[in-house]
Amino acid sequence: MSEAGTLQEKPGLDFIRARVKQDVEEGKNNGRVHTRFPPEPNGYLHIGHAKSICLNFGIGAEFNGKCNLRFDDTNPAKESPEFVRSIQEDVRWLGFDWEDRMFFASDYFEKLADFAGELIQKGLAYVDSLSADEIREHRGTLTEPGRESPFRNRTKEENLDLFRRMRAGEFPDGAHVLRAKIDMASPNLLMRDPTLYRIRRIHHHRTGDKWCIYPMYDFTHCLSDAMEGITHSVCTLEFENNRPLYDWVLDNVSAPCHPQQIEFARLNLTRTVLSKRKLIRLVEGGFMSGWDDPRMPTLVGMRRRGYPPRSIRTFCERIGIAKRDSTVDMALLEHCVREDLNAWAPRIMAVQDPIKVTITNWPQGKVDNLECPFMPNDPSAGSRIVPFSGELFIEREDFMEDPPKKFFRLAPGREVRLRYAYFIRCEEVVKDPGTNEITEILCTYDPETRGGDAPDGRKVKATLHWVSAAHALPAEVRLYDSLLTESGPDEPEDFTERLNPDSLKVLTNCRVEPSLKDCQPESLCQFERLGYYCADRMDHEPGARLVFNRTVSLRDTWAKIQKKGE
RNA sequence: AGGGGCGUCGUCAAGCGGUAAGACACAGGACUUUGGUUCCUGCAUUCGGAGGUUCGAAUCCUCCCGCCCCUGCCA
Repeated sequence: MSEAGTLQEKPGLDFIRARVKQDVEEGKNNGRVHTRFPPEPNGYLHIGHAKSICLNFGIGAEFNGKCNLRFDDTNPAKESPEFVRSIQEDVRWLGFDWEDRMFFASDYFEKLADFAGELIQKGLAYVDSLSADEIREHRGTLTEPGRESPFRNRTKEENLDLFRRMRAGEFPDGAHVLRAKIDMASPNLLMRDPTLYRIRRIHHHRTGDKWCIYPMYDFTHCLSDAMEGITHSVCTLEFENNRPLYDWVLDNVSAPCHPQQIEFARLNLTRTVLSKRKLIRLVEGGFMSGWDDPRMPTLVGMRRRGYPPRSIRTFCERIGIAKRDSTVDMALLEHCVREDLNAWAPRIMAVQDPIKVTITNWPQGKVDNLECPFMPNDPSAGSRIVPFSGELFIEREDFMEDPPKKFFRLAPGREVRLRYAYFIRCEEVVKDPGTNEITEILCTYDPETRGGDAPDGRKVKATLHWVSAAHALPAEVRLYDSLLTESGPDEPEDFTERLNPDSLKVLTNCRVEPSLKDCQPESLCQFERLGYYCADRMDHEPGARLVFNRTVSLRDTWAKIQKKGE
């Protein structure tokens, strides 16, 4: 991606980039641009984080700057090394590189404590010995001012001593907190003497038991930014109320610099959930198989589903950056996935719901090895051999005994093309006498149509995919649909009531062409006429057990026509 | 209710006083050995509402309405 020069030419630079560009032009920070992506390691990254990652790393790259990865690990009760590991893996998978700039807020604990000391020294912070409940009572309400704590006017010396002893572990959890001395009457509740430090005897995943006091977000984040030389601290809208506090801390301490916080609207997507709380509920409640369940909007989930990282980046570019609350249509994400896959995913044939077709005039025992291109529109992509024989499987829904007007696939007496193979004509239908279910379709083929064209120029209205019964490989296919059903006017208070009962369908009787025998986990291809599929990362075993996840279906005009007919 | 934000097509989103970009979705049509892809065409006389300023307003002013965020020793 190249530089601001390119950016100037495209209209509609988002408001954050416009601001960064202006800062660079005005020589602010000597033209330096430095951003950061600051996740708390308390969960897996999801597509909403991807928006932030693309924004922060994107700005870094576009303005010839840098972007750090920083773990905001100030609350050991919720954080763990598993999340630290997964976050790194996901950011890399998405396609971004923090080079040697991976940091942890916990690395700054010592310096942070020094800054706290500075605030106390200046009379701008004090140790409060009120209980949590009492502090809440003193805070006031949205319309009434708060009341000052009786401990608010302790001397510097006393505060310094108390804070030292808090750190030394002389007090039980919750006995005291360190608070900023700002304004208990501020209309912004965050400015009513916010808590800076609390006592918590919890083992920290990186600092172990070294600390029993932990700094709060508002104190930690701005100073971490400043210590890393961040120029633009980009975060989501709900932190807008925190900005005055962000600035207050940096203004009242000898911070190395003063980054600019800028807020943008977080991503919402239709038919899924993006809040960490709800995602945890899905996993811990057993609604999903894990954080990487292909139905999850997590990056590991999308990876397992088969979404190419580039398509996620494209999506993040297309949705734009703004300040208004918005909910992006899932169809746009799926469009980006299809657009990416369409360009390169090799085409192969697989039958999800097989029904047997016997070619009655096919020479006994003959096998015709047909050469089929991986990309019909691009011969340079190569080809593979697909065996054709007298016993085949086609898709059950590609045959109708009594077809409606607009159905132009196989039906009694009708001729269709089998892709890259022959024209076949349905002569007879065999049914189970008990259930009356169709068990087999008897067809004849035209030997003159090998490859799929009739020398006499006659046309067929449909081309079907197929596999040879004797050569095809059994496979499991997992079909996914949206996590939630479409939202209606009456939203349930519990979102799990809106979970889509059809979000997963497992098909165990599928057949795929033999060329897929040794395909590797995570490899992607298009099953012609069906969709894009990804060999499952976890369960697929090359040569042994074939398991495919449907990444996204193809656009299905026929389904639309059917729906209209209903 | 106090404070902080936001309201442009069904959904995102440009626009920054000169007469409503683009994308997705949707609807037609062409092409097609994937009812796929591709390609055409259509899709906001109007910018939450009402006034006002101006030759001219989505853009400026006033008032009103709606939605989101804030009363964790979470981030």
